[in-house]
Amino acid sequence: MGSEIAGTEPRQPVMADVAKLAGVSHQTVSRVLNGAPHVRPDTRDKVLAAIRELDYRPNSAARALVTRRSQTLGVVSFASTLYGPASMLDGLEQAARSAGYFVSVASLRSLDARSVQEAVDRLRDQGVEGVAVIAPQISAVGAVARLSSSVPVVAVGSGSRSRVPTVAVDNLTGAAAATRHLLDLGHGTVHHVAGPAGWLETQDRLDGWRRTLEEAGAPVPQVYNGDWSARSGYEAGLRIAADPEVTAVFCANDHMALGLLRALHEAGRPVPGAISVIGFDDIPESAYFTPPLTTVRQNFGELGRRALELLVEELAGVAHARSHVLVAPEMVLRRSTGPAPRPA
Amino acid sequence: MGSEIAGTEPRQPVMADVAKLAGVSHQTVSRVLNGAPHVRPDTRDKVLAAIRELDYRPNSAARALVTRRSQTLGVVSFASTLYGPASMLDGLEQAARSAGYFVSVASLRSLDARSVQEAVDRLRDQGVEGVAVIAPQISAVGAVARLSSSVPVVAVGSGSRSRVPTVAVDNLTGAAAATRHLLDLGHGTVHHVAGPAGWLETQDRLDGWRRTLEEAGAPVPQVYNGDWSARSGYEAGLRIAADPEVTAVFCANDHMALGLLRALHEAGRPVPGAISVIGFDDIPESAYFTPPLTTVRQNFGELGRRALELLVEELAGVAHARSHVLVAPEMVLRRSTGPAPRPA
DNA sequence: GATCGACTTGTGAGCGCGAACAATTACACT
DNA sequence: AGTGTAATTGTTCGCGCTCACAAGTCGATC
Repeated sequence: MGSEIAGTEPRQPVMADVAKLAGVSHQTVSRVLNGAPHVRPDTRDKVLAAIRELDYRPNSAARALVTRRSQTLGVVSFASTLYGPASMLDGLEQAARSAGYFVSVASLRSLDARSVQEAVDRLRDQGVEGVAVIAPQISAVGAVARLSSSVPVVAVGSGSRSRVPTVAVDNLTGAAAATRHLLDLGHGTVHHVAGPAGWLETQDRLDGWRRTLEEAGAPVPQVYNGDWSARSGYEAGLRIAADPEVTAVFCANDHMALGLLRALHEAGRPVPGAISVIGFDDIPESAYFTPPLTTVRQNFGELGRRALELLVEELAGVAHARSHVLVAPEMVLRRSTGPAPRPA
Repeated sequence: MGSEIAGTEPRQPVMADVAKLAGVSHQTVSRVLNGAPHVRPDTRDKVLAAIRELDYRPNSAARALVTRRSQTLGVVSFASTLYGPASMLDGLEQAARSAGYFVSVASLRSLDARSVQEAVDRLRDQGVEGVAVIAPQISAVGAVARLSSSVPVVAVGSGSRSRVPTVAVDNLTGAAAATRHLLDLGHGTVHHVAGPAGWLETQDRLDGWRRTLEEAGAPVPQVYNGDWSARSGYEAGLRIAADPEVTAVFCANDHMALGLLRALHEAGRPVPGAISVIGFDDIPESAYFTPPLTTVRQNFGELGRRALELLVEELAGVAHARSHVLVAPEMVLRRSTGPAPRPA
């Protein structure tokens, strides 16, 4: 590495090179690049021509150093292979790009406070201007709140309990609608396959379900606990199939509903003939389950987009409105739900 | 903005602040930060203490400016809400992090050459040191190859036709295994629901299927074209169900297989009683389809990890081995395939 | 006890860019 | 022509950091 050949070293062109070629000062080049006013059109053209000729590209590090802006937003993501998180990430990225930001991701394996903290720190060390956290676990909320002082942070898909601005689907309302739908169909009560403990979605959907049952004066049965996976839905389904009392089940997500359908099918319990099943999420596949799944649609992509808008607003210094944006979910009726069977 | 109050402005601490507090020069701080040798232990301790006290964080832009290294890798991703791409992205990110890199993503809406080019340019403008492209379309390969001169690029999940280093599942072998499995079960031939035109996976799986059929002397039936979605599988299924000749179908991915199963179910064609179905991917849900799906597993996460290793090697200047890493897929036998039905 | 070598620390410069300010030019109206 | 104002361009500085080099410190060796 020591000895430099004294020849023409083909190094990346810098602004000074462009300036020299165009016969102007580097500042004029900078002005053209940044669209500053008061640059004569023909000067601009000369500069642009020089830029093209050299294939000059501004050095983002240098720019970031002096402007103190990295043009980068961080996204902390969890379980990003699941449909929901992946879609949110996607929406976030699209929106960030059109807002002129880069997106740097840090995906987590676990959602304990330390991991979240580490991820956000990492992102901050990289110089991100703001962070969006796809962190639907209760344990993450505390960690998220702690660092909001340093860079703006928004949470996506988390419940509304967070102290940081949040964009989320109204899980309470969605769960209530699902439960009510089954009740209205004549079912005496609705069983519930919940998500894993510690998730805000789990809690909110549970609450929405329970509250609706209570308001309707229906008994609140024992909850089945799952972990979002089809496998866990299947396992819950094994027990549900064995219980002749059950006629309606609200699953906290579509994947678990899939497992449940599978178990019911194996047990010879027709859906919706014997048991009605409703899911949550409306993943693209659920229309093709056997039977097609009635579910509650969340528009994850929009969630991501809205979250990014919120973040950008915060960056722009818009009044820290402690905003909690709640996106209304939408029921999608398909064939897995039907009237309660005649009592035997 | 004009008037600065002459008071103590609470600005981010910089290296000089740490140096002053620790009573050393900024260079010594730098040395501690970068683990340079020849720093006396107690000096190091003083510096570390000062860093902690001020909660100092190095400015990455300044560092990047002088070292000419951004510690950032770019990932160009397409259809990143699908399970495969999302998993690859996830694997990539994990591996990047443990290799000490940040990950900046650019997800595409379309995979035409211009979009890919734009995305990579964008990433490069941001100063990424290398790029991994999750770009399984043939059209993208050209675009990718074009820019390999500027920053190292690897392709993930693409077929092996690319001119850039690639990590991919051996689709040919996987498709051949799937087809052979059905043939071995006694089916006279195997029909195929292919992915959308233009995808490398589509092509390779098609080739593997066709070749196996030809080698076995089996007729090569008309291909059904899908677009990876369950919907398209369903539509293919409608036509397949109407064709009494069909006894075995190889779907180019699990989602389409799901749609196909749905259509067959609706048409009263038992699986695998009347028709055997095999998928490709082994998404987590496929074990819970009705019936559970026999499929060919790709380990997407590993793909991402391997790709990142390759990229890091290139960055480290390891011999540009034009490497095409092929990961062997694995057949997962479940209940959607069985012996050919007795000819009527 | 002077010299050599290792260790340890400090000084200066400059990465590439944009901000502030200075300088120059063009144009309007007296 | 004379003054003022706006438009246009250039100069200098410094963002926060690492690198190259200089300089000091210490002990061991002859």
